[in-house]
Amino acid sequence: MVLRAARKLFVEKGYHAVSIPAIVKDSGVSTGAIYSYFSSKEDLAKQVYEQTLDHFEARFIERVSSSSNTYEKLRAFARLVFEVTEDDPDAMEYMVSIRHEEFITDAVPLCYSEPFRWIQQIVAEGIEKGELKTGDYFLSAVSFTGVIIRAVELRLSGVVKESLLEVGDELITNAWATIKV
Amino acid sequence: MVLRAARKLFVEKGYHAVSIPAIVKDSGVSTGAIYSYFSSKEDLAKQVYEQTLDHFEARFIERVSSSSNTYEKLRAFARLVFEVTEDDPDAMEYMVSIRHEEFITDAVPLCYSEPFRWIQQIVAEGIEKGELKTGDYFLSAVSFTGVIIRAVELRLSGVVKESLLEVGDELITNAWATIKV
Amino acid sequence: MVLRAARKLFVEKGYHAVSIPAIVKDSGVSTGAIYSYFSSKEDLAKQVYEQTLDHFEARFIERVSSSSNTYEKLRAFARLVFEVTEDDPDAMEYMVSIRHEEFITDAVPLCYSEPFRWIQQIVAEGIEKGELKTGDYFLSAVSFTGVIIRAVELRLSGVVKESLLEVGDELITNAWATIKV
Amino acid sequence: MVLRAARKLFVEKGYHAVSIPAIVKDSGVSTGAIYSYFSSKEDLAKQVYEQTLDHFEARFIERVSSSSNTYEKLRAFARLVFEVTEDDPDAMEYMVSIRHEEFITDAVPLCYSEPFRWIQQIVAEGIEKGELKTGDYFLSAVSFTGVIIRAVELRLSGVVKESLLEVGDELITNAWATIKV
DNA sequence: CATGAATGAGTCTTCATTCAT
DNA sequence: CATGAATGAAGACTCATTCAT
Repeated sequence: MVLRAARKLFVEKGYHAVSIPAIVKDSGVSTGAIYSYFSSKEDLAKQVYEQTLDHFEARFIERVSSSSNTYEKLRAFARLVFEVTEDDPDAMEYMVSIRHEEFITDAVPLCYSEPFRWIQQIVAEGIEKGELKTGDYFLSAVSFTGVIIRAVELRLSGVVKESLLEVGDELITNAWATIKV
Repeated sequence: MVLRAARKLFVEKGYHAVSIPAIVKDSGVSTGAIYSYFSSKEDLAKQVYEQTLDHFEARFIERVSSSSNTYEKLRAFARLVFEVTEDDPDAMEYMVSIRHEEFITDAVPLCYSEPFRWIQQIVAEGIEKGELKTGDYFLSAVSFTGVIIRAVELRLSGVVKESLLEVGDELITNAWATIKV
Repeated sequence: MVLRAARKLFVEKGYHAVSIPAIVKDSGVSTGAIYSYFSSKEDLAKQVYEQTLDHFEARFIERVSSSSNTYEKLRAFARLVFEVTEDDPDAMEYMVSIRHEEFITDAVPLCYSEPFRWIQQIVAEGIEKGELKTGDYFLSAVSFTGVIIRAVELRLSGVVKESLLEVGDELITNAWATIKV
Repeated sequence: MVLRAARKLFVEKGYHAVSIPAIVKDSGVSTGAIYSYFSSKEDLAKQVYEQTLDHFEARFIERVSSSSNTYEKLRAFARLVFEVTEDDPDAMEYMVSIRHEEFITDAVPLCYSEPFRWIQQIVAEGIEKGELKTGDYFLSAVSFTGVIIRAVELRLSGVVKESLLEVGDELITNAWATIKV
C-alpha cells in the first residue's frame, strides 16, 4: 500500500530524501498509479499525515471519553501514545518527528491538532476543578506532554531500550507530578 | 560566514531543501571556497552540528561547574537552554529539531552528547545523595529534560508566544517536580 | 465527436501539446474507444487531416465545376476559402497552419492536395487559352493563392478584423491582378 | 552553438517535439550549461526568436533605407526575404512557420514585427503619393507580402525547386501587380 | 465491445561536485 | 589558492498506450 510505504520511507529518511522511484520500489505501485491517487509528492505526504492523525484521533476519542477525572484522562492519553509508539512506531514517528513545514503549508501543526488541544482543555478544566495546581494551563499542558513526548522520541530513536508499555507508569507518574496539586 | 549562513538555511528549510548555490548566495563565499573548507555538503552539515554543540557544551560546563547542589545544576542547565533559545534560536533549533539522520551516520545523536550525558549523571548522583526521588535515573533525566525541551520546541515553532526567560521559572518548577523527593 | 474535438484542440495548442486525456475530456469519448477507432494519436491526427481535406475538396469540386472561365473558377475557389475561414475556422486553420510534418510522414502536403493541384491546372489552362498572362504557371498559381492564403492566415490569427466575406472581393481583385493579362 | 542547433531542431520538428537531450546532443553543450544560459526551454525558444528577428530587422533597415521610391523599397524587402530564404533557410522558416503561440505569450506576432509594420507604412505612403492604387492599405500590404511569403513557404517545404534568387523577379512582378496603379 | 486504471519511458529541470582559468 | 562555468546523474511529473474487467 502506497501510504504505508511512503510513511515508512518518510520516517526513515525525511520527506526530501525520499524519491518517487523509491516509493514505487517499496510499494510495488507504479509511478503513474501513484500520480493518479495523489496529485503530487506533497499531496501524498499530506494525505499520509492526515490519515495518520485521523486514526490517532479516533483512538484518542475512544479512550479519553471513557475516562472520568483529569488524571484518568491524561493517563489514557499517555497510555495510548505509548501503545501506538510500540505497535505502530512509524505512525508515531511521522506525527512527532517529521518536519511538516517541509511540505505542509496550510495544515495545522501537530501541537494545534485536536488531541493536543484537548489535552490543553483537559488541563484547563482540571485546574478549574482544583484537581491540578494553579498556574498557566498552557505551560502545564506543555510540561505534562513534554515528559511523554520526549520519552517517545528517545524510544523511537532507540535510546530507550525498554518498551514504553513497561516503563510507562513511571513516566506517567513523573508527568503527573508536573501538574498535580 | 559559511557555517552560520548554512545553519540558518538548514534550520529554515531542512538539510535537503538547501542547495549549495543558496549557501553561496547567502554567505557570499564561492562554491570553490566552500569545497576547499568542507569536503561535501554532508561534511558541512556535520561541522555545523559539531561547532554548535561544542559551543553549547562550553557554555554548559561554565554554568554547571559553578553550581553546587543538584537543583542548582539542573536549573543552570535549563536557564542556559532557555537563554540560547531566545538569543540564538538557530543554534537551538539546529540542535533539537534537525533530523540529523538525514546526513549524519557516524556522529553521536544529541541525546548522547556530553550535556545530556551529564544531566543523566547529575540526576544519578542526585538520587544517590537522596536529593531526588528514587527510581530509574534515566527515566528521571528524560522526564526533566522532556519538560524543558518540549517547551523549547514549542517556543521555536512559534506556538509559545512568551519569552522562555520569563516563563522559564514556572517550567523549571514543573520539570523539577518530576524528580524531586 | 472525436475528430471535431481533436481538431479544435490541435488547432488551439498544436499536435504535441494536446494529450489523449484532453481529447477524452473534450469529446466525452473514452480512451479505449479512441484507440479502437484510431491506432494511435498520429493516426487520429491524420484522419482529422484527411477528413477535413476531403470535405473541403468536395465543396471545392461542387463550386468550381459550375464555373465556366478561369476568372470564375479562381473566384469560386477564393470565395469558398473565405467562407470556410469564417464558418469553420478550425477546419481552415487545421489545413493551413498546422505543421503537418510533426505527425505526417507519408501523407501529401497541403500544397500537393487536389484543390491546389487543380488551381495549378486551372492557371495552366488559363495561360494556354490566353486568359492569363504568360509565364511560369506554377509561380502564377503560387502568387494567386499567396494573396488568398496570407489573408486567411492573418484573419485566423486575429490580425485582420473584418470578415473575409466583406473584404474578399478586394482581395480577389488583388490576387487576380497577379496573373491577369 | 546552442541557439543555432536549437533553431535547426525547432524548425525540423516543432517546439514541443524537440527535447532538451536532443539539443544537448546536437549542440554538444551540456544540459547544465544550457540551463545556465537560458532559464527554461521556453526562454531558449524566445531568445532564438528574438535573435533571428533582430538580425533580419537589421538587414532590412540597411536595405530599405538605401531605396528611394515605393517600388524600390518593396523590391528591396522581397529580395532580402528571398536571399535569407536561400542563405539561411532555418532563420526564414523559424520566422514564418513556427507556431510561436506554443511558447511565446508576450512577444509580438511576426505580422506585427517591425519589418511587417514598415511594409504596411511603405504601402500606406505609396498610396498617398499616388504610386499605388487606392484602397485599404492593410489589404494591399497583405496582398503584396502574401505573394512573397507564400513563395517562401513553398520554397522552404521543397515544393518550389528553383532558387528564389532566380524566380524572384517574376514573383516580385506578380506581387507588385496587386498594388500598382 | 467499451472502459479507464495502470504502466513506465521520457520530459524538463535542479544541484552536488569538479576543474580550467 | 579562489573562482564559478560546466557537468550529468537523478528528481518530480506527464502521457501514449495497453489490458483486465
